[in-house]
Amino acid sequence: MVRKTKEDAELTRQHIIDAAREVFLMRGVSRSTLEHIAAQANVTRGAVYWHFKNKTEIFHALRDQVFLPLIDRMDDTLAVESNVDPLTQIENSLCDTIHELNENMEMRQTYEIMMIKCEYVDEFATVLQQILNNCSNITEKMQLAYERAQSLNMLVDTHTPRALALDTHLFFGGLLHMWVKDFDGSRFRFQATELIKSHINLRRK
Amino acid sequence: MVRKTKEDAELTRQHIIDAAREVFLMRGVSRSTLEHIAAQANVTRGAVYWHFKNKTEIFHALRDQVFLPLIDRMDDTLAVESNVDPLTQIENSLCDTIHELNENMEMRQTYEIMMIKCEYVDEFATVLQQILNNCSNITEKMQLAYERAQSLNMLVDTHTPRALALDTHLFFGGLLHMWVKDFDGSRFRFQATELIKSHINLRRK
DNA sequence: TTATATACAAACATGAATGTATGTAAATAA
DNA sequence: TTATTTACATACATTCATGTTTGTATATAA
Repeated sequence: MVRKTKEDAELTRQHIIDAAREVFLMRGVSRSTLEHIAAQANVTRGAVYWHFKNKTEIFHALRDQVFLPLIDRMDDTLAVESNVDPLTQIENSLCDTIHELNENMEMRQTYEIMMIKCEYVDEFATVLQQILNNCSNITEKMQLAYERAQSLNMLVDTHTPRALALDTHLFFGGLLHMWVKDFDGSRFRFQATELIKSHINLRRK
Repeated sequence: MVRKTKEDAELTRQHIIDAAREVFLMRGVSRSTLEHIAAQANVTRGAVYWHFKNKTEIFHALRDQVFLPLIDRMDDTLAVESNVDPLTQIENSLCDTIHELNENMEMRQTYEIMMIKCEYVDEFATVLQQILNNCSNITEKMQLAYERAQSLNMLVDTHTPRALALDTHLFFGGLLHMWVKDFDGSRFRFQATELIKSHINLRRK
């Protein structure tokens, strides 16, 4: 097989990304070689080098495909104009993410790679900063939602919306980590939704 | 310099571990070579291979030195017999850990390595399981503390001790992760203790 | 005091990964 | 139809990390 049409080329590019996800997941990013990825994608390293400059670029492509859409989803669910009450909005944004992780294997795998199969040094250190920024973003959106809940008199009145948002953010960050690490699902994966609801209910007046 | 006394040898062993911590932190575990570590410790790879079988063994030595004592500390703070009330016990166990991370640079660095400078594949996958086990352990201890708090009628009565313990565990897991990633300290590092107190207060009747 | 084991340093051999350069058949433009 | 890219495969050169082997001075045991 040799030269393909433009659509074919785009297909092999996607194959390479998919292959990289599998290989990264199995061997970790560092131990994955372009040869491994090429083999998994049934191409040679030549093809990989044609589509990507190096492993880092594949990593970024993989990340962008999965993460950016997920961030957008959370943003949407937390939007100011909504027909559900703000606390339920927060609950939904978290449950949706968990639900998406349950349904979407590629997203699940990508999360796992990002969390426990990647070392955040050198070129990857910037990725960490981006993640932190996204987190700040989401936390602010949640804070706004808590403020709306407060003005609707739905909140326990001992805590500020800011404190509640930070607490929720940390809770969810922890949950995502445990969700990913909990391979057999026994500890967290199966009860994630309940934990979220319980967490939110703790704030309800 | 050549053959040393037994105490000298133990010193170089410790130097190698310390060097590994620095190197792992800077370059990530995968990209750190035994040559890097040896150079940082002012010895040759010969010395490293004398004291350790390979990089993995250094990693484990590093981990054991820092983690096991920390786990023990948390266990102690959560002990059943105590002269402080159970909710404060939980609060203290979390604050103590944060305090230790603030004071103890080696511990902080080791945590950072474990969280974002290591890929949990192959030989390292078992480490993840150990961490999970420790987490379960701590969570159980916290649950017991919450149960004591409940029988002392200190708790909001809408939630079970189990749910509260899980929520706290996830919160603290998230906090540790953010604490480590928050390099400049602006987001979480400086307010970690407040966040913990706020988290616990949410459960106080 | 001599023998042996210790605590390394230095040299060696090997394998593996990377990047680049070259080759090539087919698609597409001219 | 021919020329030129495109989308790869193949081959090559180089670097780098690892593990092992050998050498050696000295502590320690006998």
